[in-house]
Amino acid sequence: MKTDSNSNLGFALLGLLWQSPRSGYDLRKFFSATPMMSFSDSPGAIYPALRRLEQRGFIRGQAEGARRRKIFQLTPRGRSEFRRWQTQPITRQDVVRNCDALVLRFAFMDQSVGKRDCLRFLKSFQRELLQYLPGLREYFRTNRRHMPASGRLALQNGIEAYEGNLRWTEVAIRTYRNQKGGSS
Amino acid sequence: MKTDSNSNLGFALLGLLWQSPRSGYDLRKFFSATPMMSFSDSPGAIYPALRRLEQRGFIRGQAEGARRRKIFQLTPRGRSEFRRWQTQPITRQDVVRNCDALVLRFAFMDQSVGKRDCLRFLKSFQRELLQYLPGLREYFRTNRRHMPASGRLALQNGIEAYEGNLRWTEVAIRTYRNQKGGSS
DNA sequence: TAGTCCATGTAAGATGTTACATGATTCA
DNA sequence: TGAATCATGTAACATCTTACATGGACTA
Repeated sequence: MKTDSNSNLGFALLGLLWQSPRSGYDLRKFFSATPMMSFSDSPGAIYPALRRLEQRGFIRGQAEGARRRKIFQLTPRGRSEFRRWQTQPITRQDVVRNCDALVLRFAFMDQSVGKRDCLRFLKSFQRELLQYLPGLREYFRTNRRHMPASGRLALQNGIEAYEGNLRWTEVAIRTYRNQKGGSS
Repeated sequence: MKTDSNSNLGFALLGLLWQSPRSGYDLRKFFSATPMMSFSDSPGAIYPALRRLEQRGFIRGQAEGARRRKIFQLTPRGRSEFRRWQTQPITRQDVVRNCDALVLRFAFMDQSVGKRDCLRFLKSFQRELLQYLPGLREYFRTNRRHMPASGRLALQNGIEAYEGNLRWTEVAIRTYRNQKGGSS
């Protein structure tokens, strides 16, 4: 157990280091400069996370240049761990409490797994959304009368977010279907 | 400093206890039974959180009935702390990294602040979204060519989520505008 | 040579997770 | 009486936040 002990931040770091080897400082700059991810760029988060990844054998760092800069890159174990995380089955809990993490899992898929696994992921995501949404809508329909305006609107916001994700899976699946080739 | 030391869970508990006094067990059941919030229903999260709220003087609990059940309710300090949290200014950071927390802040507004503050919140949320989105779209436009399909789609997912929130603020603002009365 | 980046780190504290523990009450 | 449910709790562990610390390199 506890094989999945990396945090979202840890996996985001693995994904970025898979793209290209970088230093902790590079990663911090990436988080603060690009609007892509909402992770902290604080040294107190990044550097300890990198050390943990290194201790677990997922990345390896070596000093470089004059400034005591340390460049990290993935090890084979890190790559297989990252793929394991990406391709593990999508649970209802993932959809209910962690949609952002699901999108993060998908964000780096092109570089690590094949078109087949991308599509498998998207369809599984879509399936879970289709199973979860009816219950949500039903709850809304039966309770909206007794809810104050702000509560009702907040619930609506949540439902619309799931519906947005559902439409997104449809577009994404079409994108991959129309793509030629693929594999890995 | 550190006046805002409550977590999202803490504030969610305050909001629910404002609705009606409950026990920790009731709150756990609420989290596991309703699809409204994605908080943990684990005792290891709820009970320590309740004790912290009590220590800080935001809630007060008293034993009830045979089963050693403890019913919590908000103190005046708890109510004012909750309102303070809800009405504090919306920052760009809130929008970038914590949209869920913003919706949570709004979810209980009807019971704690007036229509005026609800509208102020929604317009402020809308303003921040309108300021943030153009940069996101610009980043997407200039970088889409160099991004792998999965990365591009993940970014699109993020942008669409913000657009969904923006549309939601419009609907919500209209809802409150068309409401008669209000205040408190 | 003073200030500003670069680059990494640590320490204290809060919170959350998982797993385990405890005892009362209800019901078959 | 045994099982399920009610109801609360603790302990170990991992992670993140904030704030502070350090020192090299570049540049005005």
